[in-house]
Amino acid sequence: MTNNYAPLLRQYGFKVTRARLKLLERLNRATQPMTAQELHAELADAKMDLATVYRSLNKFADAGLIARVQLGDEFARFEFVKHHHHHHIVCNSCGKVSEIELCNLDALSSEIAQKTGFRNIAHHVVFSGDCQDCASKQ
Amino acid sequence: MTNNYAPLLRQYGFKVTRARLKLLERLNRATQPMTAQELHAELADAKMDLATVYRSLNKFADAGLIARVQLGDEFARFEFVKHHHHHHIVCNSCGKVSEIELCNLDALSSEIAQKTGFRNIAHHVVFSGDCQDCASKQ
DNA sequence: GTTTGTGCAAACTGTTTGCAACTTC
DNA sequence: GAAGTTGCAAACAGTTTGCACAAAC
Repeated sequence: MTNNYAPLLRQYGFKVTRARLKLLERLNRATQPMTAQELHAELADAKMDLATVYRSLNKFADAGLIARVQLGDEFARFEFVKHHHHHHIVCNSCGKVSEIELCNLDALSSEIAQKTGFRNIAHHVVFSGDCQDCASKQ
Repeated sequence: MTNNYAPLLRQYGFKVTRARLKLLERLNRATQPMTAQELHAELADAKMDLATVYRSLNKFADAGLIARVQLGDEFARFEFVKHHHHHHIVCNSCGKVSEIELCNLDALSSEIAQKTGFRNIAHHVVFSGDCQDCASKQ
């Protein structure tokens, strides 16, 4: 992966600022979706305001540069947009989030469309369970 | 369905109060999950405080008498516990919520368990789309 | 009469917004 | 220098909580 996000920002019509470069750089290193507050805390050195974090993340998400992810708690999370369809699984115990590449909901969606008359059906799925590490500790 | 919720409340160890009877009665008539604020607004005659609504709903949900439902927005919704597994589909345009009885995620869950090592995998699914009424109006 | 529930107001949490100062282009 | 971005403080929305009073058992 590149470590220079200036071209990416320009491509989306955003001005290039230190805050945004830091945000994208951190998000790109993330192994799981992050909340605005986590990003703000981790980038404390950069002394950017929490409002700036929210504003940038929202702009990026609206533009499709990153994706908003809702994992069932009260936080909005963000992750770099992957080009493949995927879901997440959250550990009940440690909260770790992993990606799930499998998905068999398209057939189900057609069936639902047929039975309910809904069109353009999208789905939002979050799995949860006990991750291997936590399960073995019990 | 019964229209006397006093025995149900006693069975769960709750005191029987006017507010709780009204809440359960309204929830039981609901055709879709309701938010605390909707319930509060609809039961305005009963002049119960919003805090009371929240406290009762939370107690009921913790006890398993009703279920908390998260539909992807900022509201917690509640519905009577049904004994069958089901999901919801929300209309993008009018917000109407319908129940979906179909679900083919158990096979997928086993596959995920095998690949990721997670145990006791649960899933939370929300479908969304354009409902028949809204689609035909466009 | 002890336990539990209620109303009211105040607090709390995640997020958004108005505005003046400052960067970016 | 015009347009877009930032920091700060204040506002906002949904929800929770402390406390004195009241109802349920």
